[in-house]
Amino acid sequence: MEEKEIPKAVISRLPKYYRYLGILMDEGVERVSSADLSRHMHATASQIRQDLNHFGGFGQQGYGYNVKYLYESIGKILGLDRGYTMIIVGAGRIGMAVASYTRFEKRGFKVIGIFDRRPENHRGENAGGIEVRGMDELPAFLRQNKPDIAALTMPSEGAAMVTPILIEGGVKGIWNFSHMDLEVPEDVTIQDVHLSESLMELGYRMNHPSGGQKTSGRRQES
Amino acid sequence: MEEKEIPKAVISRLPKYYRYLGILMDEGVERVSSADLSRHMHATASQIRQDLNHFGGFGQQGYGYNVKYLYESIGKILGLDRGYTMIIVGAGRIGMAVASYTRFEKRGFKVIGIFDRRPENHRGENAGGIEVRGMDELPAFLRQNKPDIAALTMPSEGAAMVTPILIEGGVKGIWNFSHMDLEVPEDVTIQDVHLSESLMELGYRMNHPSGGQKTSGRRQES
DNA sequence: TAGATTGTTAATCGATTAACAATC
DNA sequence: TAGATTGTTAATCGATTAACAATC
Repeated sequence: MEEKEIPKAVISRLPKYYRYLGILMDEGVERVSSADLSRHMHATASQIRQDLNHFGGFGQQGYGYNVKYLYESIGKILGLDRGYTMIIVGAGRIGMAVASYTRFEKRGFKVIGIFDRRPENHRGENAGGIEVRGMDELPAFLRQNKPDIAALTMPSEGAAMVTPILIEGGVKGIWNFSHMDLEVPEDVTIQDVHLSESLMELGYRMNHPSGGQKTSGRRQES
Repeated sequence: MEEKEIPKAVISRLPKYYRYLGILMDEGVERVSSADLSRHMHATASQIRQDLNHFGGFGQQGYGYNVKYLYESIGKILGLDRGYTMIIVGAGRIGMAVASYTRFEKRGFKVIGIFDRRPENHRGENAGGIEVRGMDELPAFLRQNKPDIAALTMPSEGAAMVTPILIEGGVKGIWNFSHMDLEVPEDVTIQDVHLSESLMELGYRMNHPSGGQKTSGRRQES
């Protein structure tokens, strides 16, 4: 299904398409044109057609796109049908937030373990029904359960220390909430979530209004 | 201080420069060249010089950049010296994580209020020492305290309902953790943090290794 | 068939990299 | 001064938009 090489910009838009198509499906909408989509997402119809065509023709001339088919196709492209397993390393507030966020599971990301330096602080806490384990159990857990992904929700220093253990244990994707830029081998994928950088960017943009905002209030109808 | 029109791509890199320069400062490093910076950030020296020059010349030929001066200059460009006030709407796990994240305050973002539909569930919780208030108190609080920013950490439906209240109350920036794309007037800035989209992107990238990863393991020394 | 809308090529725009003269 | 490294212009690359023929 994968063609040559998909531009980064396209990939980062796929989840947004997926989310919006999910909403349309829930509303019972059966077909949608690139022009319809462009109205509700912040993109031109041309860009949407261009984007989707990187993966082959999902649409039909004169008709548009079948919502359900497109939704499922994008889901497959994103690999949501693969059933990833994920652990969370760091049971602080962000870690617990990720853990209890059940929607991830619906999207094919299943949390199978949570680890913390001080598991005794979390006895009896309900994080999606999963018990918080001690960090010392991590290596054995990795060997036995081979999780695909680790969400790193610890302070920077801890994150840098844990990373080699995760890699040694075969983790192939790291969802990094720490402030550290992790250095990993080629076959490990890092996805950074730098919240304070996001907030600083907001601060900047508030003071420097530009013609076209990332998410603007404009919207033409029909 | 602001020149013509700074490219979006540059803006989104500023917080990263800022963070890295902060580390260098803590290490006591006094000067740094664009080549040094390029080695540790994932960018070419040329890009770094190009980026910084949008704001005027911070460097000196034959010497490089003064770390402290550059750090402070970028801080000013980002407006971190303005002392933003922020409220948090939604005292779920993510909301409380944001609330208790004291580093924001050091960066000039001060949390002055937390609101939740059910404040009674949060009696006695310590979120950076701020009490969780009921949603009914929000309009009056906005009038009195005029916060600059609201972090929206509620489920989508709630977020869409609260947004008009925030705008009516004079909030100029919304840090949006909900899954909704909010529609706001031109003078209000939205910064989205879509965690599940980030996770889906990770899933995709794990299965489609590309030559140049966003954060790769490569790094040449000197 | 006529109308609608895609798929796809070409044109434009923006961002990154390369190169080098200016200058500390 | 000689060496280093910026500031800045030019060249390349990539992403977006426009246009339209193909086709349902």
